[in-house]
Amino acid sequence: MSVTIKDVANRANVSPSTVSRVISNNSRISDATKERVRAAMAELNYQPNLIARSLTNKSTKTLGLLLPGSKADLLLNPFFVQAMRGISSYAKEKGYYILFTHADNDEDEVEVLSNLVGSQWVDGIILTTVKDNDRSIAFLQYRKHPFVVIGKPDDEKNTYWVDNDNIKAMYDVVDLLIKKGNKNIGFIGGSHEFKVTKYRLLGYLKALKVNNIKADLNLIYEKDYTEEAAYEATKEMIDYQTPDAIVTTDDLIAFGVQRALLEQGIEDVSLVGFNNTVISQYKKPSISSVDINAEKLGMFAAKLLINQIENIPMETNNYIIDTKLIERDSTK
Amino acid sequence: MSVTIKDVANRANVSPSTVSRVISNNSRISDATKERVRAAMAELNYQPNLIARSLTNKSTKTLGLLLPGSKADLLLNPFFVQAMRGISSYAKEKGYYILFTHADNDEDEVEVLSNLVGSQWVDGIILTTVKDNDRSIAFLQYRKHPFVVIGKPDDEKNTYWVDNDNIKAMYDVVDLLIKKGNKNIGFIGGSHEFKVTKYRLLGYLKALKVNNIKADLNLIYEKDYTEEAAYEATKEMIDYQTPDAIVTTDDLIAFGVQRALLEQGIEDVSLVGFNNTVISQYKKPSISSVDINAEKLGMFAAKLLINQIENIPMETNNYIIDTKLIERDSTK
DNA sequence: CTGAAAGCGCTTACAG
DNA sequence: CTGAAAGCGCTTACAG
Repeated sequence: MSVTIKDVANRANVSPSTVSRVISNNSRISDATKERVRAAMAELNYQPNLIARSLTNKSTKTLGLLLPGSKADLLLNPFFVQAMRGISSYAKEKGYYILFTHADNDEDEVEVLSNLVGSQWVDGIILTTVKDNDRSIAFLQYRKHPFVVIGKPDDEKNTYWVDNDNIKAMYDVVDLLIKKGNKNIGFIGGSHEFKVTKYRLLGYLKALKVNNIKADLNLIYEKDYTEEAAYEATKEMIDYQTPDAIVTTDDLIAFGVQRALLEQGIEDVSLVGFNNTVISQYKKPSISSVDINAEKLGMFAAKLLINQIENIPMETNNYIIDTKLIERDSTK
Repeated sequence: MSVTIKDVANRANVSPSTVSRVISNNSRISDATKERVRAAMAELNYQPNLIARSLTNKSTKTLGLLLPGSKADLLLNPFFVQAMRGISSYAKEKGYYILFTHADNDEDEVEVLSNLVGSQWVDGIILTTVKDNDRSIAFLQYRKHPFVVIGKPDDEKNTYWVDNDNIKAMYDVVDLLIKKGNKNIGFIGGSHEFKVTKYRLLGYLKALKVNNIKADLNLIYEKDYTEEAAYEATKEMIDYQTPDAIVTTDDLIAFGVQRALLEQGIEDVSLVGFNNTVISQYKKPSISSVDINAEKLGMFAAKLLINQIENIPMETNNYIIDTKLIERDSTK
């Protein structure tokens, strides 16, 4: 059916081995034959069968991308789409394909990975979330399969990863709010299960400490990553005390906070979200949010993974990607 | 390194052929050997090398997904992410992987496809957009490579495709607006290059006609798919005449329209968007929008493609997916 | 500088 | 019911 290396060989009157060497531009082949073979390839419109090549090379030049099971995350959080773009761009540049899969739920995740690794479809895997005692990470380490994670893992030293400096990102936000005169600052985060929540909370606490403000546990909430949970948390917090400002670990959470605040007619509480979703700028008032530079996270994740796969020496096993607070009306 | 069919064969004291037959559950193998082989597979933790299988079967059981080059689209329009989910779910159920690529621009697209097809990585391809004289479609038809498109193509009969009934979707919207008492209804669409624009315009015109309203060309705009273009178009339209309602072919366009209306202090013009983006519900006033059921579009696209690949007889070469107007404040 | 041969890990027609 | 052999389309060590 399709043209193979053999057809090209016949056409150019050489052996298949020679054609293969011309493809890889082997220096031991004379320029004359190279030209002849290339002409034959062009005439026949030859394109190498990458499956066959993968089998002999034991390398597919494709990266596996595992997306979270939860659908809401994917749709609401631009992080995943942006990260995908970054990954895709870098991979394309380096000649890699991206295979993507999603787990239906947490339990499913290791099985999905197991199939992917076992089938030998991918040279490496990109994980887009990290949890405490992450079973996916444990599995990939156990299988000694190349992988990279977006987010700082437990085992920082022996894992390849990219992340923002979430402690610093939140520290900067809270420090700025304090400098602007806010004293009582509430924190509403997602579940502690997710690393980002933890680090952002640490940054929050650090900023308070540095500025000699005593943390008040009644102003700190860690709930689900939903708007509704944030809405409830805010109402509870207000019952206790209306803070000067509320920082959150996600725009979605900030939306819930804003809804609760508006309902109570409270307008002078500053509010900051995370991830800089498209929606945050459309809110009334528009919500300040931290841009985590997801596309760059994706690019560098792909870079770490590909270098690892190709055994390219690296001076580091991780990259810290800069963040940036986008100030809007909610902090004015 | 990894365990192969040969290792299993040794362990179970059978030939590799037999192991292969057990894997495919060939009925000619005795239950006794089947059990023995399965035990060996379990003990060795055997997983078939899918690359090798692909090479002999000449089928990779993976689908190629081509995403648009434009980044804005991906981020703003939930269509792509939702469609991806639908595709991914169906594919997973049927044991297919998804390979995704993006073109950097329109010219690049055919080349990306050519590489994908030529490399023999994918059994079929899913196209997520359709244009007039679509070169990607032409290419895939020429190469006789299985594919399906999301959107109605020029060659409806000989192509596999899924789409909404865009004529009907817009017809219903406009008809409803008219029934509600709106007479002068403006239309602001994206570029005519995209099929959806065309069909939605037809639906608009049809609804006017059926209701004996004469179309006014000064109330019809086809511009870029950007908020800015829509904003300008709206201002122009208002200069000519303020309509009772404005229908658009995309939420992004509706956002531009709304901005222009609010700036002019116009509050009594009904407005309808398309694609039911998350943002539309957060606007003030919230914007009514047509949900095009992207996840279902994706699922049925995957279904058509996989059936085609596996030569499963089908009674149809296309599916029309239902749409639904989500009414919000902008049409009250 | 080039070719013949072996091998990657499967599947399947053929033979028994 | 099971096995030996050929083949999928490449790459590369070995030989010349």
